[in-house]
Amino acid sequence: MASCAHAKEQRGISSVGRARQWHCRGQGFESPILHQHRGRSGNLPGWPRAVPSARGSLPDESAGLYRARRRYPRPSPMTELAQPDRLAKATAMRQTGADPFPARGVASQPIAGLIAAAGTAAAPGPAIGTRVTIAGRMLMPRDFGKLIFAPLVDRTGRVQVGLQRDALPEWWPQRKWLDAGDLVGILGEVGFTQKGELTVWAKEVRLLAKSYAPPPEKWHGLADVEQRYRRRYVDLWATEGVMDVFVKRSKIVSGMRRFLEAQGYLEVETPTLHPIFGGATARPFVTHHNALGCDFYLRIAPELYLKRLIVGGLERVFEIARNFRNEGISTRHNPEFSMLELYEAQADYRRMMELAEQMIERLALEVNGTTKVTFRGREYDLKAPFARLRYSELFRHQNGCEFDDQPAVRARAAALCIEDGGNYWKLMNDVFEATCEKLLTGPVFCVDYPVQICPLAKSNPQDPRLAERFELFLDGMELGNAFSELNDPAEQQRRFEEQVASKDPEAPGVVDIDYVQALEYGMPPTGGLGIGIDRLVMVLTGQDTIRDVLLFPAMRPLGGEPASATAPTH
RNA sequence: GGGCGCGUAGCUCAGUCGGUAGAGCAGCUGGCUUUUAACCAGCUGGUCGUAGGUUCGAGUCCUACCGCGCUCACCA
Repeated sequence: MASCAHAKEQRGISSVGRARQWHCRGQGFESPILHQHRGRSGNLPGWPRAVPSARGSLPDESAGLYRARRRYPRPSPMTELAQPDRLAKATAMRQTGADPFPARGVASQPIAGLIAAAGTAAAPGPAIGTRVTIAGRMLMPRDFGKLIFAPLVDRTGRVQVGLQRDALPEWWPQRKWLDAGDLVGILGEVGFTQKGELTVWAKEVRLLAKSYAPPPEKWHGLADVEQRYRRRYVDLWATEGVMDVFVKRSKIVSGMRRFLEAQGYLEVETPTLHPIFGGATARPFVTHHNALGCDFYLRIAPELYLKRLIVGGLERVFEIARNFRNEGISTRHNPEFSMLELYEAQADYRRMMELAEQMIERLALEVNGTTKVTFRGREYDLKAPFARLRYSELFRHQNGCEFDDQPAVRARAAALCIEDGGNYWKLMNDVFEATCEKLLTGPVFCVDYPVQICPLAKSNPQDPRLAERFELFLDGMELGNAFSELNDPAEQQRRFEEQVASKDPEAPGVVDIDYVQALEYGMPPTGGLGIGIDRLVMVLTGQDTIRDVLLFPAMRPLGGEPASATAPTH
């Protein structure tokens, strides 16, 4: 495990290193020892002569060639998205020796850093500033004949570039090959326009990759929600704020790791393919293993494997697990979703409460700089500690009866038009959800659930009707679920057998004997906590729907033929 | 699965009472060195989601289907 985590860390470091190396890449750098060029940041080297065609004779010929191309259909087999005009421009470039998809990038620096540095710069006006190299996607060019303005976006931000004929005599004829959406590198000087806008005045321009598909309409952007999700690779740069949400999501997840590792937790990875599904109540996806000749379930929760590791003595473990549930899709549900689950030996659900509120407060501060969040139009404060409300007291307050007063609860359910499916505890919980969840705006811990609806939790020694369990709510949405884990193997086996006997399609068909046997070896008193990462990200980024915090939310496949129900056999 | 809504040019959308399809943006041509959705002039671009039906005539009315969104139910 330790070596695994170490390897992960090394990968992280090397990717940062890669980012720094960009500035020594470029056409013409033949030396394999690229790294030696690193660090001369004060005086970035100019680019080598971009293309042979820059020597002149280009304008008229290339324009004629381009016009000729227009008469033909698509020059190559591409999808309907590729614009003939753009394909023709690439062809024209190639015929003059220029490469629309050069092999090397340029040595760029993040735009955000440039903006931050310019924040303290001199007053507006033509200014000779620092030389910078930036790279990104060029959008919305505005052509004035001898001057072109266009925004350039990279991962960190957006800045305007100014392209002037007199400053770019060699490149200028190639401007006709440039389209909105192209990826370009700019070597230029930081300055301002007459209107005072920060601008990088280009000294050199290089096309880094041609964009054959046109970017979305410049004012409305990607207005079609479906297109935003299906083509997230466009949405990320075409829709304001989208990039930021996913950068924050990444920071939230790494913040979780840091927080837990600082407390001595070990990150582990447990199977996604389960022979028996468990750890939650949900319909699973089924898949098939050819060599073993048996079916597997995609996990609905990592819980039972993580608790096996507590039996194994790892004591504090967590997993950032992708779970799969074969159920409906909504603003809060995706068929695959991410969950943080953690287990701590010698802890109980009270310790889990403290851990949860401290972690969430910390994450809010890390990504937003404040514990205040606005979610679905309401403001919440994620400052710890969160409120605690007892399930039983909430129930009594809202319904005027005890949760285990069966006749009174049945009558109440009937009054609320809640259908009685025969299972009293399910009915009671339906009454609770109908009458109490709307009060759980939060952030709030709802604590001490009736033991009958907590198959994996320990009962409370003071009141055996209750389980040591809490759920964390915000805006009526469940964010987390935790309990003092049941570690009595006989009791666990009994509850499993009850589940199997229920014939519920959401219950496994067989008892997970191996898990019971793990408990027979002895599991210490343990607290366990699960937090829905997608939902937490929704709250911390102010997004109303889960789809807006998933890079690629589940969508019905396009095209007439529905995917085959059977797995391919190879 | 139920209810409501939408589908017209590459994009965003108009399209009246059923009478041969419109705008802006994008693209192309020309002009323009300080724009912020730049602007000006010209040009190109559509099997109106699909299939039937009613009609002399359907983008428009009817039916079915496909796709998407919202919403309800189940779930975290």
